[in-house]
Parts: sequence; structure tokens; C-alpha cells
Amino acid sequence: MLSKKKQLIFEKQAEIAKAIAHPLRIAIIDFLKDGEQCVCDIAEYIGSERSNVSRHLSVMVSAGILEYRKEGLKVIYKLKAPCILDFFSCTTACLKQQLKDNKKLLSAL
Amino acid sequence: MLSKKKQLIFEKQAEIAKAIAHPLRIAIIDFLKDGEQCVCDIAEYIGSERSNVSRHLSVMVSAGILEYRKEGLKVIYKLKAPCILDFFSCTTACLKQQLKDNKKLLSAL
DNA sequence: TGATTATGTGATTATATACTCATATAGTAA
DNA sequence: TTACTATATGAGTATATAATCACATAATCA
Repeated sequence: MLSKKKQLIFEKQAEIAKAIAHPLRIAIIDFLKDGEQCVCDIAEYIGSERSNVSRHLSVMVSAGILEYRKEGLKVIYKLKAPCILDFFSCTTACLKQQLKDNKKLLSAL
Repeated sequence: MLSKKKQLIFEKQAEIAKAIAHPLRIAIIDFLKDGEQCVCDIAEYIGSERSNVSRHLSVMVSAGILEYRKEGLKVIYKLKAPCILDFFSCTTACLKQQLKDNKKLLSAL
């Protein structure tokens, strides 16, 4: 049976996973892998409203994935936990495997 | 600007992340790390209804994280992408860092 | 055959999340 | 001071997700 301690940890981990689990947020993480960026540049790259991007960023800050610093009017965000990037190697491998499976299925028709 | 191709890939990756982003599903993944298990044993361990567990399992199968085989009446699930487990090393590191940050903040009061 | 068991799924409800628009805040610069 | 810019946030709406219950399916065994 699942202990209360473990349950609590899994909840926290789920929060971090949730903070990643959105196409725009993944795009933001990918954009930040090469260095910090301000909200305006992120919004332009992503192609979404600044207010929306701002909210996505705060979700990731709350989860401990991103951190920010203020510079004049701008707020500049960067990856706080670059190990998140390793996760994408895994998802990429999953996607490749899925395509392989589909190929197999297709050739069996 | 974000290319359509990248957008598509990020959407797929978000689906995989979503499939992880739930406390019960993380508990299931953790339970399966030592080997395959049937729905009934997973449900008992997790402490949730079988119908609910069954749905969580199918979410993860769709995402390509789990696979299953049938054995008599039972359906036995196992991790298809064990690299997912590495993700938890990262989330654990994030959580530890958050606690450190909180400690700093506390001692500054 | 009928009874039992494991699993999956439709329908419903409750809750969470994302997006948009309008507005607030705060730094900058004339 | 006023005007401008970057960012954040409240409110509303639309959509997605989770959990529950009832029921369907399918394998097993008496």
C-alpha cells in the first residue's frame, strides 16, 4: 500500500510534470535551452499573447523549473533545472518507438 | 518564430508529459519500476477504483509509456519506456532545490 | 450451462486549466 | 510631471480532465 509520504512526493512530482505538460511551455523550455530571454522575446517566438506567456512562465517558476531576474522594465527568464532537457531525449525516444510500432502495424495489413 | 514541425513535436511531447502529470500515474510508474503488474494489484496498491486505474493505464499506453499483455482474465502492464524513471531523478533534484531555497528564505527572516 | 472474476467503457458531475480582454503596476525617458 | 513600454493579474468563458457509478465484455471454472 502507498505510504502517505510517497503520496506527498508523487503529488509534488506531478506538479513539476504538469508544469512541463503543455506545448507552449515545452516550446518555451526549448527556447530557453540556449540562454535566458525576456517575456517579450519569448512571446514573439512562441506567437502568443504576452499575458498568456506570462502565466505559463509563472506556472514553471512555481514548479521550480524556471527562475527570473528583473532588468529595468524587462523580466528575464532562464532554466533553473536544465535536467528537464534530458526528459526530452526520453520523449523523443518514445515518439520514435511509436512510429516504429505504427510502421510494423502498417506493414502487417 | 516557431516552425510548424517543431510545434507538432512539442504537442506530441506534451502528450507524453501529460500522461505522467498525475500523482496516481506517477505512483503507478513507480510501482512498475520493479516489474510488471496486473490492474487488480495496481489498484490495490494505489488505493483507487479499478475503473479509475484502468483509465489511467490506458492514458499511459496511448502515450507510449506503458505496454500490456493479457494472461487469462488478467491484463498485465509494464513500463515500455523506462527512461521515464530518469525524469524522476530530475524532479527529485528540483524538489530538493526548492526546499533549500525555502530554507534560505526562512533563515533570512 | 451459469456463476464468478478481471477489466474496460459510457454517462454524469465536479474540478482544473487555458485563453482573452481589460486593467493595474512599475520602470524609463521625454 | 506625462507618456510610453514591459509585465502581471482579475474576471469571464471555453475546454479538458478526473472520479464515480452502472453496465458490458470476456476468460475461467464448477
